[in-house]
Amino acid sequence: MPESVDDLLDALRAAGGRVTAPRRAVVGALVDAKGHVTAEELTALVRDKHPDVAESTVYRILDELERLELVVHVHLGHGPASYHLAQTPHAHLVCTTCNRVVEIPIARFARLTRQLETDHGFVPDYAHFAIVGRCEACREPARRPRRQPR
Amino acid sequence: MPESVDDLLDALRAAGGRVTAPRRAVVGALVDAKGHVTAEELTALVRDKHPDVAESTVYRILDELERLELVVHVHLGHGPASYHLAQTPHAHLVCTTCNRVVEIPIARFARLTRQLETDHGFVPDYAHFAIVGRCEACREPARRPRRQPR
DNA sequence: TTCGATGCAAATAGTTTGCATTCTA
DNA sequence: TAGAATGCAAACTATTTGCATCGAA
Repeated sequence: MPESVDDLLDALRAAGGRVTAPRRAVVGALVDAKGHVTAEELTALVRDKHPDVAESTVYRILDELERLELVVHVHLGHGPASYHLAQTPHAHLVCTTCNRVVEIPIARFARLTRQLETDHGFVPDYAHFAIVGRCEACREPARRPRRQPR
Repeated sequence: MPESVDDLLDALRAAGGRVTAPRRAVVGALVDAKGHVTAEELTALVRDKHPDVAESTVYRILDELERLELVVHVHLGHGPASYHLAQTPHAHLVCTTCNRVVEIPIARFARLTRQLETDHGFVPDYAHFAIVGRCEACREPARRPRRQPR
């Protein structure tokens, strides 16, 4: 599973693609971010050094990286999709109040998965759409919910 | 749990609202539809009889009905949200290939819910965001996936 | 020197909002 | 007849696309 900037750029090249300044910058930002970033956030990171990279270019680079299965995107609820490097697949718990995201191993869902498959022939894809709900801090009546801007 | 057109209109009136032709039509269409409908689908249904009801009006009526907890909306994946009358809360399994939706009782998730709460203090809200995956028919290698237009 | 990648602008989908007008209560 | 609800157009957010230009190989 390639995770360094050079590995990722090599993979792009190996797929017949070209290594350009925007691609270097997007891949670099993605590796540095080490987590979930939206296309908009990624564009902002890239523009620190390369102010005129277009957001559509960032989308296109992300699409290409996804096609090569180097990057994955998740829908964390309302709002834009988040992208991250393709690691071992994991599910996302998203708090609808504070927007915090917790990653949890798919293995935790083994029982439910078995049940859904047995009862409904349905194989869930936990990695691509989050499970939304409320986290501990935001349910605590005592503590104030730590609401975060979107 | 009010589910007849008159009950719903009464509830709107009781909340200080007014009963208008668009409201009658939207509530009627929602009751007739007996399932998940998008705002666009609902608008089309309403326009059979009342051709100049604006889609923004449908959204506003749906918002008001949700505020009164008479209607609920679900995000079934990509694409528009779906609305339905507020019945006993249920989760939605959505096939990413054929877009078919299966409703299943939240009770099925009891174990997972307990686990997520114990391990992460997280209380999932299965009713508001679907669980996506692939249904039996679409995984069958023999049968052709029955892909449906969006 | 070719053709893949980019920047820019415009298109798209889904939803929301501002405002003048309509119509219920 | 007050003010809630509506229609219409425009704004908005997230994303995609067309096209002329640029630049990596």
